[in-house]
Amino acid sequence: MQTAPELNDLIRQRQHKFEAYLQRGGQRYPNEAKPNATTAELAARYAAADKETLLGTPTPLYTLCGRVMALRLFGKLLFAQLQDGVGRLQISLSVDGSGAEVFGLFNDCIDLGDWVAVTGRMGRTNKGELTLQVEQFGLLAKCRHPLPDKWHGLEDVEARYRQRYLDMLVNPEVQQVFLTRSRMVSAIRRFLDDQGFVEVETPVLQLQAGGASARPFHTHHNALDLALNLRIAPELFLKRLLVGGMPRVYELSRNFRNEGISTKHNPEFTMLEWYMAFATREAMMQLMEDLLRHVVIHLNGHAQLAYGDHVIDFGKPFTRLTMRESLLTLGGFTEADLATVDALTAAARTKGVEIPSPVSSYGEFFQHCFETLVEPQLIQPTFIMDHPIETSPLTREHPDRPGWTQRAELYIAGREHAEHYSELNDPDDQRARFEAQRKKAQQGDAEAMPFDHDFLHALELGMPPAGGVGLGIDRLAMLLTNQPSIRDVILFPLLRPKAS
RNA sequence: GGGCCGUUAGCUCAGUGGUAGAGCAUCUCGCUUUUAACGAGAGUGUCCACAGUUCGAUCCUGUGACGGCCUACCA
Repeated sequence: MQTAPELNDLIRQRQHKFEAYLQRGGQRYPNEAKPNATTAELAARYAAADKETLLGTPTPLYTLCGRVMALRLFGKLLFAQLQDGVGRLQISLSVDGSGAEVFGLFNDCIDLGDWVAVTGRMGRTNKGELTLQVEQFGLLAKCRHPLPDKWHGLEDVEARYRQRYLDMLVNPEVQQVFLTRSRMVSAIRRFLDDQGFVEVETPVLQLQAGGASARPFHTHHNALDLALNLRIAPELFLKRLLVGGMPRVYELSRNFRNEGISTKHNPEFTMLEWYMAFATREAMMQLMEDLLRHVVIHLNGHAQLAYGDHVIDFGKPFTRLTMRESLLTLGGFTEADLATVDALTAAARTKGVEIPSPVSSYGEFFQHCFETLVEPQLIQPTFIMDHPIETSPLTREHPDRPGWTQRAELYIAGREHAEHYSELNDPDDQRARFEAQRKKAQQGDAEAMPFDHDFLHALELGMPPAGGVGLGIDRLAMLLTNQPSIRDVILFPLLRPKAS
C-alpha cells in the first residue's frame, strides 16, 4: 500500500503518539537496544515455576525486544503480547509495579506493532500466565501504520505477496515456511558435500543462454557494449568443469526463464544441478532417491509427508517405470495401441485425450498421452524413464532401445520434480544436435538452444562419461511445506506493478 | 496468451438502482489479573478507474487496471 499524500486519521494518531513520546523524554530511533533474553528462552526457563516461587525469589532483570502485538487495558494495569521472532510472551505494566510515569508513558504512547525494549522480572498472573512484569521500557521503532486484524491476519493474497514483511509479521506461520525452505537447502548442501561434491558458481550473465529450451531475459553490459542473457540453466558451464577435471560438481542457483507465471512457475526460480563423472542415469536416480529420503526425514522426523489430501511416502523404494510401461499399466493402452501413431491416436481419442492437429510425431504424441493420462496419477515418488527421442533432443539414445533415451523424470504429487540423464559427451553427436537446434531457430523457434562453439570445443577435449541431475528447489519446498502455490515458497514473487 | 471469478472502512467481510453496514482495529469514558478481556459512547469510505444507460449508478452495460483459479509454454 502506498502512503497516501493525505494521512488518514489512523496514521496521524500514531504520529501524534510518537511525537508525544519524544516530548516526554523518549529517544528517537535509539540504536543501542540489547536484549539479554528471548520470549522463547524465558518461557522455557520458567515453564515449571509457580506463582509463589516467582514472588518469593525474584528473578533477575530481563530485557526483551519485540513488537507489541496485543494490548489489554484495565485502567491502572495492562497486559500486552510481545513478539520477538522466536515466540510470544505476555508482558504487564501497572501503576503499582512500573510506577505511574512508566505506565502512563506506555499507555499513552505505545501502539500495536511498535518495537519496544522492556525490562522486568518474571511472574505469573492469577490465571497462571507467565508474564514479564515491566519496570522500564523504551520505544525502538514506531509502527506508523495500523496493522491488519489481530484475528484474521492478512488474507488478501495480493497484499501478502507484495508486502511479504507485513504478511510475515502478522502471520507468523509464514516465517515457518521459509525457515523450512532454508533448512531444506542446507540439508541438500550437506548431503552433497558429504558425497564429495564441490559447490561451484557459474555465470548468470551469458552470451548465449543454453542448457534448456526456454526463452531468456535479455540485458546489456554498458562498458563492453554487449548484449547478454540471464541464464536459463547452468548445465553447459557445469559440464565444462567435468572437462576441466572436477569429477563431482553442483550448483544451487537462480535461473531465469521468460515464460508464463502459474502456481508451478515463477520467472526466476531455484534449481539444483549436479554432475558426476563415471556415473549413469541409474546411479543418479539412486542418489536422488537417497537425497530426498534424507531431506524429508531430516526435516520431518519421518519419511511420510502430508501434502494436500495425500500422504507421500519417501521411505519405500521409488517406483520405476518406463514411459511406455506407464502408458500400458496406468494409461490403459494395449501393446497394439502403441504400435503406430495412427493406432495411438485412435485409442487416445476414446480416452478423451485432446488430439493436436496435425497430429505431431509419434514420440511427441506419445508423451502428450503420458502427460494427460498418467502424470496426474503419479502421487507417490515415481521415476519415469526412457522418453521418446523426439521430445529429448539433447539426451543420449538408449543403447538397447533405439528411439528412446537415457533420461528419467521424477514425479511426486502429480508434478515433475527432477530430471536425470546419462549425459551426452560425444562431440560429433552434440554438434549434430546443435545444428538441428539452429535449424529450428531459423524456423522461428524462440526456445531453440543456441549453437555454443566454446562448449563444443570443450567436449572435443574430452568429457568423461557422466550422469547429471536437475532438481526444482521451489517445488520441493512446496512439498515440504505443504503449500499449493510456488508463490507461497518464494519470498517476493514477481507481480505486475500496481498503477500509482 | 485464452477462459472463469474477484476488487466495498486500516484488516476480515455483508449489502442495496435513491450517496453504505458489521466484527476487529482506532478515539472518549469506566475498570489492577486479562487471554480474540469487558461495559458505555463516538468517528471512520474516491464502494478499483474511466465511459455509457438512467431523473438518479457502489449496484446495470462496456472498456481498462490489478489479483486469484483453470489452461497454454515450461521446471
